[in-house]
Amino acid sequence: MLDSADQIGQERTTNDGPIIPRATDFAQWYQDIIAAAELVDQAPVRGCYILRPNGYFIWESIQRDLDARFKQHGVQNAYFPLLIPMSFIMKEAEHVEGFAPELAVVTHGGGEALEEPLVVRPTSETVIWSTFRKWIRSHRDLPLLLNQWCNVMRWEKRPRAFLRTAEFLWQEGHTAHATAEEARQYALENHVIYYDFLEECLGIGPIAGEKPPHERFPGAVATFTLEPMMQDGRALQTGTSHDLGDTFGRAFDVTYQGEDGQSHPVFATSWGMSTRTIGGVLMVHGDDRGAVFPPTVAPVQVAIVPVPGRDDASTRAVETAATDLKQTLTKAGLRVTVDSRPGMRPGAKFFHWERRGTPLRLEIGPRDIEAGQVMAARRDTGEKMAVPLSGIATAVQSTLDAIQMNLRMQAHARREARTYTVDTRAGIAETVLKGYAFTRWCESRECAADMQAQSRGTIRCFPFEKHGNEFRPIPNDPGPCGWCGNHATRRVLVGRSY
RNA sequence: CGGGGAGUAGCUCAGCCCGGUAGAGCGCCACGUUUGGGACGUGGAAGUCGGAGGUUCAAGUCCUCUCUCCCCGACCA
Repeated sequence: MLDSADQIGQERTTNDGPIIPRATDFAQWYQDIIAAAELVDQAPVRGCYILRPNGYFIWESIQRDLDARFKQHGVQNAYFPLLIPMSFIMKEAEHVEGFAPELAVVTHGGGEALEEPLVVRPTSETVIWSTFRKWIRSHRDLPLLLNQWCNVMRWEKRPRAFLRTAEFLWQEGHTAHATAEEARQYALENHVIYYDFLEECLGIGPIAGEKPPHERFPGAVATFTLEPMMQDGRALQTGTSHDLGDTFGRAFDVTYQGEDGQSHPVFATSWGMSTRTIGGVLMVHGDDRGAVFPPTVAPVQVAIVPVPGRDDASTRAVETAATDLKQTLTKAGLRVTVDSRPGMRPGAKFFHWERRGTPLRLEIGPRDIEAGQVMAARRDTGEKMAVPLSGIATAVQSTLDAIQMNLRMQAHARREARTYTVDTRAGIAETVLKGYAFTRWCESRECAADMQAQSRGTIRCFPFEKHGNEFRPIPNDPGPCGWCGNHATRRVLVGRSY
């Protein structure tokens, strides 16, 4: 009898088409590895994607890890409705302007035209703050720290699997605070949570920083962003934390009574991380053989491939050994599957598990049983080595740890190697094609627009550096703007983005 | 939303210019031989040609509209 772990990734029909190398066509490669790993399928509606079991598992892994981190900071989960009255969205001017073009609107229900159209939430600040108005009375009600795991919809003009989809899954955190300072501090605190998560769980090595004003979330007074570098040198904004000031508190007339007996405005943060992050994992870790998943999120961490013997007896012995091995590793808390599909040669199975990014493959055949070992093949390095069966669980666990660490280090090294300090127009234009440009910027919006028009590079952020458990802006470095030559006080990160 | 490319079997595609019986490879199913890096033989199943309308004795092929996917850009996070 098969248990669920045995069925993961062993669909009866598979995609084993070719994978275009990254260097040949990065966009095509991205689609190829998504197909190879069977992460999504096409949906009948434009821009919407079906998350297949493998793709959804990655998301569940992300949820599990991230949710625990939020809860350690005292955040509680809640759930607000999918549909929001149109008038709510209209209450905050910048917010409307930012989201109006990408709203999906429900105009009919129960066979009749609705009196007021409902929007499918693009984000939930408005409905949440309309509710906070009822929940917040006293300074004793603050801070209020909520999060919800849900779907949102933004009518995207140019969809791409995971990176930009009309409907996507995410978490959105919403907090309310008594002072502007507290709200700012919480936004930064969450920025650190995201950063640590991307490093420790996904190993995708982001640059942390603050967005320039023209790149802020509609309605925010500050937006903090994480910008990991993909293997083609482009940036993927992943996980933003917003200091919303009292924008939404004012728009929804939320106040609290302080210890002084007076009425005070309420300050807000919001922060979100979405299924887009999965696209980041793929584009940071994948290689020309297929997807490569860090052990933390891989649907299957260890794939055991039995190699049949020359006769029935030895083949049965191999099967038994494979099952025992699986049991040992499962007991140690690992996600393990035995690929016992009949009529398929071992080589085809190796190929299969490689394409879908399984971190470690264990081969066990008659020769191994005789030697009391298995052959282990690492997905990240391709390295193949014999591992004794005694103490196998410990050895496998430490190999998985090594893979996790290696992926993280590789991503880090790649980003460092492709970040260039430049001080000229030509330097920016040139480096932005292969990675990040670290350059001075005058902080004029017109200059940024010109830079984008001429070089396709955008201001990703004012970078931070980490001191212990908090971020601080990097030191100022006054000089001429790398693009227009006007005075600049500090350096920014410039890159092409997804 | 502007520009370009494409939708034919599960996948990759040929057939369209020049209308006349729906094709190939891989995959899938059955049986057998195989099995340490994508196995082979024999037999078999499988497509209202993205959808709607039109022209025609006859449309995968010609015309019109439409939907979807991919790429480059604009917008956005």
